[in-house]
Amino acid sequence: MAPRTCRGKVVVERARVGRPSQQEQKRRELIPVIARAFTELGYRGATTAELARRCGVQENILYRVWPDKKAMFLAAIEFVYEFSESTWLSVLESGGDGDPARRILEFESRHHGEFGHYRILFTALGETDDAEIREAARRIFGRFHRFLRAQIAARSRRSRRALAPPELTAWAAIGLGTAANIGRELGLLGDAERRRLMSTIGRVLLEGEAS
Amino acid sequence: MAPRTCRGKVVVERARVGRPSQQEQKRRELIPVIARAFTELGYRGATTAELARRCGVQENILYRVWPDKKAMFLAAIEFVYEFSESTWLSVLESGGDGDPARRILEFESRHHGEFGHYRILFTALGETDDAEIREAARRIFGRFHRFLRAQIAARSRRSRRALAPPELTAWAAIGLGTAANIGRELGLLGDAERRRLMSTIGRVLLEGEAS
DNA sequence: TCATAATGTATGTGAGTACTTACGAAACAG
DNA sequence: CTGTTTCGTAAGTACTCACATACATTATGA
Repeated sequence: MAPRTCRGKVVVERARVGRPSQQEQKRRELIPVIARAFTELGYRGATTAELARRCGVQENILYRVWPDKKAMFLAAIEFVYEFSESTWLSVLESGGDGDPARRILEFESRHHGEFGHYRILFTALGETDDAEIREAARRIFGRFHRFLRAQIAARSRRSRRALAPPELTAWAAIGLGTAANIGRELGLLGDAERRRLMSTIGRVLLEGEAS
Repeated sequence: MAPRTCRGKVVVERARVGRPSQQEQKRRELIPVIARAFTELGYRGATTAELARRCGVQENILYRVWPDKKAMFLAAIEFVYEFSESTWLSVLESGGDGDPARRILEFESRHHGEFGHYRILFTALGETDDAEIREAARRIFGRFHRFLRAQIAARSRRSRRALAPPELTAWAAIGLGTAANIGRELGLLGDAERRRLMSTIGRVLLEGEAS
């Protein structure tokens, strides 16, 4: 088993190649399944046996792609964020009326929690005693916050009303989405109520006035 | 070992008492330690061995007080909420100026996450595939929401401005606190910034105007 | 064809895991 | 004291976990 990545000076090994590796392809193929499993079962609940079962492979296949379970989880978190962000970007690029921030809120009020992906973030937040997981969560929420702030700042230039600074409003939007998800997850908010929540509070936050 | 609770018709056993039970006292003594352990380690991370170690007792002592680990977790959740609510009530009763909702927000902006207790709620949300845990989380967030809504409704009668309905504002406040905690937990929000977040957005939500 | 390296399947393995049992000592009522 | 119950400590149980090994198969470049 030749080392795949060499740190420092790369020792050019004899390039006696055998069968070509398909790990990257395998990785991309497995990650959505892995992410869903972590999302549904939590970090400890998603056992390596269960991950393998859902992927339709043996456990050691997973261990050939990632060094350990934690790496699988970190990859899953990354995937989930990339997925969400690309979704929002395509929403923004799809053209439409209204400013970016309100369109994203509008989109989320209809589709938020649809894939249950946000649950993996609760899982991550419950595992922040691990330094690497904490760092990953930090990066995700940091990117999330920066993305929203940029959208909010872009719109507020055209705004008629004085608002809270975009930086704070972005955090409030994160909280709004989180609360909506909690309410939905626990059956405390029906779909209509949740939509009303995001729409009404969204307007208060972004435009400084109630509906 | 006589049955402690008899369902249905209570069969009055011979009252040949031996050593008096101190389970209730023990329960109250252990619960804060248990809650802290679940808070720091998560549901699966807090093993029964670790719980016992932190309590300074053997595992079976815990199993004499609660039937299983899940019951310990549910008791811990209950404790955390009772603790928070009684804290808020004493804040409200301590007298002071301003309306209830703003005083609670003000208090939380200074002490939120001080005990790290909110983390146990993330843990619970990550275990909602279990029906009992889900139900417990539902009850806690339901009570939390009702409490906040009552405070907000009480103040809004004297309010000069039109606001979002108290029901929705209460959810937004829950989200605001949650976002503040996430930011704090991950080191994305310093103490001053977090306070500014809760103060500024709190005013937008409750009074419909920026600072 | 042949050496090389990746693949798939099956089967460990040692360290936990929640939960239990055994048993002597201590604390009450009569 | 005596019978009864709880208490504290220690050890054990059946099982699951993340992760490892063994080995035959398959695909490649030379």
